[in-house]
Amino acid sequence: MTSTSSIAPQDASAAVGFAHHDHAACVVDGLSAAEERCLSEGLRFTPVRRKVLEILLQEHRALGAYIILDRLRVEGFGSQPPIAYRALDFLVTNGLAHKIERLNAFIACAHPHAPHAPAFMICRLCDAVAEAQSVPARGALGAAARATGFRIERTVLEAEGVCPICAETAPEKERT
Amino acid sequence: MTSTSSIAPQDASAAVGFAHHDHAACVVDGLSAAEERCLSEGLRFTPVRRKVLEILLQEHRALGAYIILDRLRVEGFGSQPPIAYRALDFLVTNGLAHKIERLNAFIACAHPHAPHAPAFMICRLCDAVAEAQSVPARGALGAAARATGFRIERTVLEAEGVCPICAETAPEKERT
DNA sequence: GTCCTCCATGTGATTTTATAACATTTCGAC
DNA sequence: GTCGAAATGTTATAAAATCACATGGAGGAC
Repeated sequence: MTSTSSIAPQDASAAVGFAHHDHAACVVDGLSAAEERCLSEGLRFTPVRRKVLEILLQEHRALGAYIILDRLRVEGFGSQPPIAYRALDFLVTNGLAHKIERLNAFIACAHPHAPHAPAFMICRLCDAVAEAQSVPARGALGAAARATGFRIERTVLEAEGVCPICAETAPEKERT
Repeated sequence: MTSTSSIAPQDASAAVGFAHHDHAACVVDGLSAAEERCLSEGLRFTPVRRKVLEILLQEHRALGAYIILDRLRVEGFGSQPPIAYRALDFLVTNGLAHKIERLNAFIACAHPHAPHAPAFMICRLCDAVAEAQSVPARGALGAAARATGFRIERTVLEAEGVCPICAETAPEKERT
């Protein structure tokens, strides 16, 4: 199954949102994209790294390193923190996963085919996280950098709030 | 000394940048702005809270909670983590300080007079942090939120890179 | 004033997140 | 096959954050 044969009518070019979709395809596509990337760049996509990415791909939420570690143990991998952190380092460094700083947690990249500056929307009610794209040179940070002479190398853009599904299900849950 | 009597030729309306400035005024102005705010909103600006804000105001860098805790101890305040975290919670909740998620550290607010959505530039060489303003509805996150129906309540905007001073002093230090 | 309540602080313990240091194994180049 | 580099396994520890409960102090009701 390739990314173009997906049955669900989703638009891959839009921000991956909170809508329902063919989730099995996420995992399969994510893993095969990662495989391609590693092959073409001479990176070693080892079993732990693959398993960690698979664990992340299984949900559109950010997972803490210790949750991942638990799942690795169940699957027969090593169970000490560095096991998880090293695999996560690899994935993040190579753009196959991202760290959500606000949550101290990690999520699989939703656009693994090219380098990009991600932006995230985090639902505080259901913990879903959606990834969008940003252009660092634009927006408030770009303007501030230009005004001050700051050279941007990396950006963290994260919005916390309520996703459309939760907004409908529980419209009364105001911000505390 | 008020913010309008500052001797240094800085423009308070611009993003507070990396340039030299009348730093003593930062501390004094920051503390008196906080005092005003607390008075007008019926908040208790207690000695620990005041001291923590003062510690933060003394530098244009983000300080970890445990650094702050060390300094509190030296000044005769309690030395257990909750002391620092509670004061920081108060300051952050009331917009007098911000958390830099990327660094798990805290910085005094540079624009304490009104509620706002801050954006930060973090120099990876000298650790200086400058605060700018953003308009959450604009930019990549605003667009993504509009496209998906996400309701933004809070944003984290942080850019990592090299500040203008370090760029001049050490232009060779490329990103690793 | 006295009492009372609320909020803030003090303190000890614990949980969660992340890294250091070093031994061992695996992989790929040659 | 040997070598060197990279990845993994393991032990220990550091750093960041919170929990739970006791104590204290400011302000309001009366």
